[in-house]
Order: sequence, then C-alpha cells, then structure tokens
Amino acid sequence: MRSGRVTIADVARAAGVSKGAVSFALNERPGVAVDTRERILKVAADLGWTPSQPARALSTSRAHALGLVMARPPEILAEDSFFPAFIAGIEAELVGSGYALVLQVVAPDREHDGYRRLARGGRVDGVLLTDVRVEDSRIPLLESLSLAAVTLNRTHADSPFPAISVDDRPAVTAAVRHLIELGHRDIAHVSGPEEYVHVVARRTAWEQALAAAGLARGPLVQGSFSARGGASATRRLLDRPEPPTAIVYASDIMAIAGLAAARERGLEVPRDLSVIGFDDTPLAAHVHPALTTARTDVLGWGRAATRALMALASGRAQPDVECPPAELILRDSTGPSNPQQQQGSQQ
Amino acid sequence: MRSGRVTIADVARAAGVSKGAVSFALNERPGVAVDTRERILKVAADLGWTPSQPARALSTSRAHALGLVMARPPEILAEDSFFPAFIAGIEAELVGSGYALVLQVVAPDREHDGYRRLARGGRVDGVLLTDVRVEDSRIPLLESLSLAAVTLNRTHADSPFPAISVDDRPAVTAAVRHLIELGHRDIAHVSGPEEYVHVVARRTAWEQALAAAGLARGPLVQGSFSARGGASATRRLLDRPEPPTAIVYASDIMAIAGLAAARERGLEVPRDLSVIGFDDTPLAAHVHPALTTARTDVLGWGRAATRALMALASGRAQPDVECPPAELILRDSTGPSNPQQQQGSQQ
DNA sequence: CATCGCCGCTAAACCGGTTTATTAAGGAGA
DNA sequence: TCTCCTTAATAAACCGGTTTAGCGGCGATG
Repeated sequence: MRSGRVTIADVARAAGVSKGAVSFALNERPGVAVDTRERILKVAADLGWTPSQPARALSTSRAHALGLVMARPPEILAEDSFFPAFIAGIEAELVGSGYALVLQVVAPDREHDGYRRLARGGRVDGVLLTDVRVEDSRIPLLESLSLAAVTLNRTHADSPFPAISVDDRPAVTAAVRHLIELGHRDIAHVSGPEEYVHVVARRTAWEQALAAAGLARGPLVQGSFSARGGASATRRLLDRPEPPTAIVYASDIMAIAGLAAARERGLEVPRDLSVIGFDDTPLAAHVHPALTTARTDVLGWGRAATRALMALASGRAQPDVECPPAELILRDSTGPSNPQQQQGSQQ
Repeated sequence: MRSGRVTIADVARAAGVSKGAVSFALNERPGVAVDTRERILKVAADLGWTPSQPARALSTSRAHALGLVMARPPEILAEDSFFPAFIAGIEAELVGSGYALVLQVVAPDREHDGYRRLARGGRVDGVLLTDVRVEDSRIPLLESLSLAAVTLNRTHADSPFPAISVDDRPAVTAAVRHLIELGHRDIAHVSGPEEYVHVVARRTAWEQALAAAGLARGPLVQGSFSARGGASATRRLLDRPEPPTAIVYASDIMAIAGLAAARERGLEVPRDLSVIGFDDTPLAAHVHPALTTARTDVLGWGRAATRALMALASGRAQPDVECPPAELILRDSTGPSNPQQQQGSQQ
C-alpha cells in the first residue's frame, strides 16, 4: 500500500486469486475461466498495474526490446534523413507490441562495441543491421553473440539472417535513361564508399544503364554522403577538361551541395548541367531547381524489417522480404543536354 | 555448462566464492579483500560474464536506461538535424556508464502515451524533455508517473525538473544587428508554432533587437519548421506590397527553402534579399549562397542534459545548467540593403 | 457407483542479480 | 590467555514476474 509500484501480488490479492492466475489471465493462456479472467483484468486496470518489464525479462529471458546501432560519423548522421524516417517506421510497428527500441550511437570504428553492449546484459532480443557492407564483419560477430538480426539489403557474404531489401537499381536505371532521352551522352556518377552494398548497387545500375545504351562509362567520383563531399566531388567533375553534362548522385544531400557548387561555377541547372539525387529528402522539392531524385519508402522499410525481426526473435524463422523498389521522381533539375553552352562557360 | 548464458553463479563457482562476493567485487563495495576481488574479476573476464541487466534492474529497481520521446510529425523529424546530433550527444555521455537509451517515436497527439509506455513497466529511470512548451502538459504527467526528467530550456510553467538551457537570443540579436548595419530597415521573421519556448525566445529577441534600434517591428509569419512551411512563409512575405529586404528564419531548413522561393521570384540573394537561418545544419555551408546562420552546440547540449539526468536518476538533486549560447555564423546570404532594386522586380 | 479425465486454480520453484543477517577467522588489548 | 572488535565471506531472502507440478471438484463414462 505505501510502496510505490503496484505488483502482481497486489492484483492477485485484490482479485482474490493467486499470482499465477493473474499471469495466466494477462497473457491470455488457457486455464482461467472467462469470467475470472475478466475480473482479474478489471482489477488490474483499476489498480493501474502494468507488469514490470525487467521482472518479465528475467523470467522469460527475453528483453522484449530491439536494438539499433548507428555507426555513422556525426556529420553524416545529422544530414541524412534516413535514420529519422527509418526509426519512425520501426516505432510504427513497435507500438502496441510491447517491444521497445534501444539505441546505440557509436563511432564508426567502435561499431562492434555497440552490438556487444546491446547483447551482453541481454538488453535486446535482436538488432536491425543498416548500412550493410559487401563483406560485413558484423555477421560473424552477431552469430557469436547469438543475437537475432535482420539485414537491410543482402550482404554479399554468407549470412544466416533474413534480408529485408529495397532495390535501388530501377530508379537509377530510369534516371540514366531519362538523361539519355534528354540527349545526354556524358553522364557522371557521384557514389559513396564502395564497401556498402547500396553504393555498389547504385553504381552498377548506372554503369549497366550506360552500357545498355551503348554509351561509354562516364566519370565516377567517390563521395562521402556528406554535403562537403558532394560539393568537392562536383567540383572535381566540373574541373575536367570535358565536364559531364549530367550527374547522377548517390544521395540528395550530395546533389543539393552539387547544385550550389555548379552555381558557384556560373553554371545554371538544368540548362548547363542536369542533376539527379537519391532519397527524396523533404528538402529536395524545395531547393532551386527542385531536385529530380529517387524515392524509397524508408518508413515502410523500417516497418517490414521490424516485423520480421520481432517474429524472428519470437523463434519463428523468417524469409527474405523484398520491399517495393525505389522510383524516379521527375522535377526540375534535369533538362535537355546543352554541351556547347557549358564548355568553357566559366572563367 | 551447456546453458547459453554465463551467470553470476558460474563465476562464483569458478572463483570458489559465493554469489554475494562476486556481486560485491563487481560493484566495488567494501568487504572483499583486494586479492580476492582481483581473482573474481579475472575469472569473470575469462568466462566473459556481464551481469544481466534485467536481473540487475529487478533487484535494484532501476532500469539503468534513459528515455527519449520524439513527438514530431515524420516530415519534420526527417528534415531536422537536431535529433541526430542530440542523440549523438546523449550517447557520447552514456558510453561506459552502463546506461542505455530507449527511444519512443509517437504521433504528436499521442505524446503522453509515449511517456506512459516508458514509465510503466519501468523501462527507464528518467526522460529527456525536448521541444519544451510554454505551458507543458508533460510536466504534471511526469510528476504523476514519478519519472525523473530534465527539460531542454525552461518551461514558463512551474517545473520541479532541472532545466538544461541554451540561450538562442544572443544569436538572433546579433543577426538583427548585423542586418541593420548592412542598412536593412525592413526585417521580417519566419517563426514557428508559438507554443514552443524556443520559438518565443527567438521571436522575442528579433522584436527586441528591432525595438532597441528604434525600428518598427517587421512582418512576422509563423512557419512550421518544415521546408514546405519555409517556402510558403517566404512567398507570403514576398507577396506583400512592400516586401522585406531581409528575413530572419527560426530554422535553416525554412531558410534554405526560402532561398529557393526567393529565386523562383527572380530575386537574387543577397543582392535583393538577405537571409539568415538558425541551426547551422551541415548543409547550410553548402547551399548557394552559403547560409548565414546561428550555431548551437547541440551535441554538447545532449551531453549536459544526459549528465544531469543520470545524476538525478541516481538520487542526486541537480541544479539548472546554462550551456554556451547560440552564436551567429556569417556567410554569404546577407548583404547590403538594396530596396529599390527589389521592389517590383518580379512579374 | 466407482473411475477416469479434464478444468480451474494454487503453491512453489525459478530467472539472475543485490542486499541483509550471520558466522568464522584473525588481531589488538588487557 | 581470554575477550572484544574488525574484517572477509557466506547463506538466505528478496525483487516481480513466469511456469511447472499438483490438487480438488465436477461431469462423463463404463
């Protein structure tokens, strides 16, 4: 009575039953008469009782929580709209499930520690693996920690974990085709670190779309997914003796920074240069010119991944899931190729 | 031996002591001889034992976790660089403390549920309150849930919780003064929902700086902290019979969208219009023209708030903390007032 | 009418830690 | 040498749930 929390024993006493009966009633297990169950639930509601998660976790040896490790450098974390949307998707699925999300932000070189901290002490039942690598050292790590996991996109290495994937390639293919239809023949790509599977997928799609059209592979610059990286990659492309007439970026942030870099050079988009981003950041529609880009349902991706991981953590084996592919959104940053105008226009 | 997890009993047996001794040794409590303690710790390390958090939480009735509820609409969540930086700050302080961060993303009208879910079931020992309101209904809620909390900035209502504050006003004051020095006399403000204390603080600082210079209060438009809101607020300002020559925005995202909106109108920044943002998003330096804005050490803010909350959750009363104020960063989006050029330049 | 089986419920063990009460051993003081 | 006090360590209770074993009571069955 004087103690703070209401416990299962209080409920049992008030309902005139045993602790076990309350537990059974709460978890909808057979062995409790319907009217008894209802009486118990009513008493529980009246007393405002909710089972203690730690106690429940201790006896079931399941934390009823999922983990997410974010290992990006702070600058990129702050710029990217992926995580906020993704986390919103996770939570949309978690609401009402009794599961919680435990976060871990770590320096990129301390990534493994993040997973170890979550696993040890049994804080979570499983983790969501984002930013999946071609060869991902987290896979063996998680196996050794015997943590459940799902990967966002398939790693190229062997993985026992279900992959929840979004195919970026159709949008990139469509982007390149769109540019070719506009008359572009020199189409560059600003990618990211090649260790990431999504970077490779986008770069490959760009290459293959060019090859399919019988065009030479345009210049490729590796950006860093940051605004700074996008700006410097763009400057490097524009400094070439024969600068490209169009650039396909692996992210909106790099593309938006590219827009500014082009303008500094006196180029006007899309007259002198066509630009295509990737992500469809909310800002993309509100820069000048509005950015042609690729859209992915990140929130839906988060939901699908979470659903699979919860099922997996409950012991049900899960198949791979294929989410709807990214699609191209046409806006105003792409236009007809206009090479003579552009060449040597600066200085 | 065959069971998965190593428990304290395994360590005790291996070290030839009792469970209690292991617990004492781990928690550095007196009553264990130095060499015994070292032997125990060595055995624990050899066995790879880490105490189970749920078990520990059950006996100490402390979750060793903090909670953060994000109640912004998805669009704004995705655009804003605040949360990623803030969360990075929280984690920077949490690393090595044994605490974890539990996240809860909810629809703005379901905010209270988020806190209830965290409190019930004892998932967290305390919560960080962001986006503090002038009259904040979460304060009485948290008192009734008897959850510890710190607020980011002081609510105007009574609050028993320590406030960890950053003063936005000096930067806004400096921004307005800077514009006045450049010859501007008609300085508008795009703010946000007036329920937020930081919105009121920025708007008030803008008003007071104008009044201090003997200038009339310029036009005020309430934005929504989204790119879309920034664009439409800007258009509304530029549609006035006598459009302002300078706009101070309450956020970078709105300012960047404003840049594009001005350009659509045929205005050139800063020649025809000066623009100042707030936040110093990483992108701010990489748009064209580079955005003059206000910078806050959000990461440091997160650290300070987390430090205070952990201490509070451990039972130590905490004083209010004042973090370094926001400061103005001069870039290229502000220039001398040029009103004749601008008026009627569109159409 | 005796037996079986099932239903509804209880008592008690258990999860893996922390903490309190208690005991054994060793050293100082008289 | 005996007593007293301190220190080191243990055994057992406890945190708040879940889960297993078991036990009355009742209807169905033979």
